[in-house]
Amino acid sequence: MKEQIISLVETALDTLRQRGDLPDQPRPPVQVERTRDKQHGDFATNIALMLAKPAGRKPRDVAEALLAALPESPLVSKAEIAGPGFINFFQAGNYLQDQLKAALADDKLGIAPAARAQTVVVDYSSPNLAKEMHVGHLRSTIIGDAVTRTLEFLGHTVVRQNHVGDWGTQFGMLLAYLEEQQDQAELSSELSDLENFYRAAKQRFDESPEFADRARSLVVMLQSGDAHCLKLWHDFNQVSLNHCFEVYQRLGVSLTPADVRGESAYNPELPVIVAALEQAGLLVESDGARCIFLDDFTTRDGQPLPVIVQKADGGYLYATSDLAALRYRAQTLGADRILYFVDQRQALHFQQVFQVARLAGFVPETTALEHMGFGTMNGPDGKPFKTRAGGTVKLVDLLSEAEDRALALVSSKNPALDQDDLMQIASTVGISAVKYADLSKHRTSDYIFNFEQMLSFDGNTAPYLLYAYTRVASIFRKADVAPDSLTAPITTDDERELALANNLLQFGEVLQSVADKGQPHLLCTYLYDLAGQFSGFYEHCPILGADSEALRDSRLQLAWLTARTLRQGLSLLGITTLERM
RNA sequence: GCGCCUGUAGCUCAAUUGGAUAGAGCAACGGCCUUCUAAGCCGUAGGUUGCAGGUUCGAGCCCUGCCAGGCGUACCA
Repeated sequence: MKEQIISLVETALDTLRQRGDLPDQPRPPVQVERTRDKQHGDFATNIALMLAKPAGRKPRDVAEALLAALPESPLVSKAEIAGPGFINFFQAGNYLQDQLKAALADDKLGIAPAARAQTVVVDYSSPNLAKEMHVGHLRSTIIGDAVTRTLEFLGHTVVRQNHVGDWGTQFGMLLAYLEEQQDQAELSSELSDLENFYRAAKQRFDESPEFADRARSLVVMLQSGDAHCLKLWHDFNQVSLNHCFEVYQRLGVSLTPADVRGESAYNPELPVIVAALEQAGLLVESDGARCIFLDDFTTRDGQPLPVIVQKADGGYLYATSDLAALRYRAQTLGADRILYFVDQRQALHFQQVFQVARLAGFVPETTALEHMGFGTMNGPDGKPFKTRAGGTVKLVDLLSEAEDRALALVSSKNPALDQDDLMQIASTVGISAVKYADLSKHRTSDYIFNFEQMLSFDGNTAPYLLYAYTRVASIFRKADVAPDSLTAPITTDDERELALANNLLQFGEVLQSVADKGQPHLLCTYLYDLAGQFSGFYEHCPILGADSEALRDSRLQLAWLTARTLRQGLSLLGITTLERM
């Protein structure tokens, strides 16, 4: 619809330019937006305002000329000038019906696949395997997953990349401790809590010089490919990865073991990367380290800031493996876009690495590199989220608490549920509340984590949306009709029906924005709005008790499309709906 | 020091990226359940968008300068 109106306006502009009513330049892109206020029609353009000055005419004059030159279209019932020179478009009523019917008849709700399907590499989650997943990994994992699902729904090819931290000096300490534990039974129980395992290893490292020496030599052996060492390392990582996948499963995150490509995968490439940088003439040696100096970056002393790719002792750094990953993703995976869902605090690192990758020719100009940074999750006091003792909060503990709280809530609201249903509903409500609370915030800003707020049934929360869905489900159970059998025309005589219908058709535009900007909160806002409009409709427009069968069937279709849109939208956020709660 | 980000109702968050009268929820106050789940709906009140200038038809958004906070800034990731 938007596109059609843009092309109508373009046609009118061409006519005016040919007649000499408008100068040939400038030619700003025609913007057509949905109006906020329906008094202003359904769509509006500000093009007359933009062209008034260069044309040396009053905005309303330009708008008038444009309106006169506007071709007729069956999609537009009326177009008029308003305010300082906006042109407002009212869409034809039958167009609305047609679109609703098309959405109902289509598995993908009438949303066409992207005109140019891209290969998009998405780097997200990427926890450090040395420790257990903690709350700091939540945002990357679920925001990345939501954007990934949205991109796939729009027809893009997505390659998930879980760039886990499976390498580094800390592994020497862990392997030394692993080696020490002869008793396998004891070992497996210790490994079941990686956090404790890490702490115990660290303690041994600090208190025993022999242990520390062994740890350091294991790092060297590991790097040189010693078989015994590699086995220990591999075993440890498997255990740690299993922890991750338990978390992913609980969270409903779509990552699989096949998506894991950790830092270590790039080890063989690191010397090659450095050699390529050398060849490109980018490398400079400084204090024994091999670096690239970029303009625009300085240290705190005002000195040029290097990107270090090889330490004075010969070791490589994360910039090096990120460069290797960039090259792999651009050249081997053939990415059109590479997205990084990584903490905002690493913005400088990505600016540097992206620039180096371009300069070195690892990534062509045609491949977009986007750091989708996010803010930190804070506790109710506004400071970084910690346990009462001040330690990091394990992700599993956070999820368990959410489920416990949800269980108490659901069982108090609906005591009639049997035990199995209760547990399952509480789990869905708890997990989705945590995810939705995060996803509904603007990605780049910090936010305050609050159990009570996210589990409330009021406001922009998962429980509110889930409840809206169950209301529709309940109607269809009661009505006992197959949604697909409904063929009555859809009428929108009530303003609430009209508002709901209009909103339903904006789903595709919203998904497009989510995919472009990597901002799932846009989808959350949309779904909340939709659920709110449905609730108003539900309260004031009787469905099963409608005055006529035709009206009942019309409203059932609106309800059904609402339910499917909610279900699809939530599913793209990685949240499953409930039939009752 | 330099760079990046943030500052919106008492609180938690939005604002179609420069558009029309800055919107929701909580908290406060007032209405609506013999009728599809009231876990809901409808309404009232609440604002000099940190401060001061500037750009233009139009600024919460862009520019400049202040104020306050957060983060980053040479061999950790």
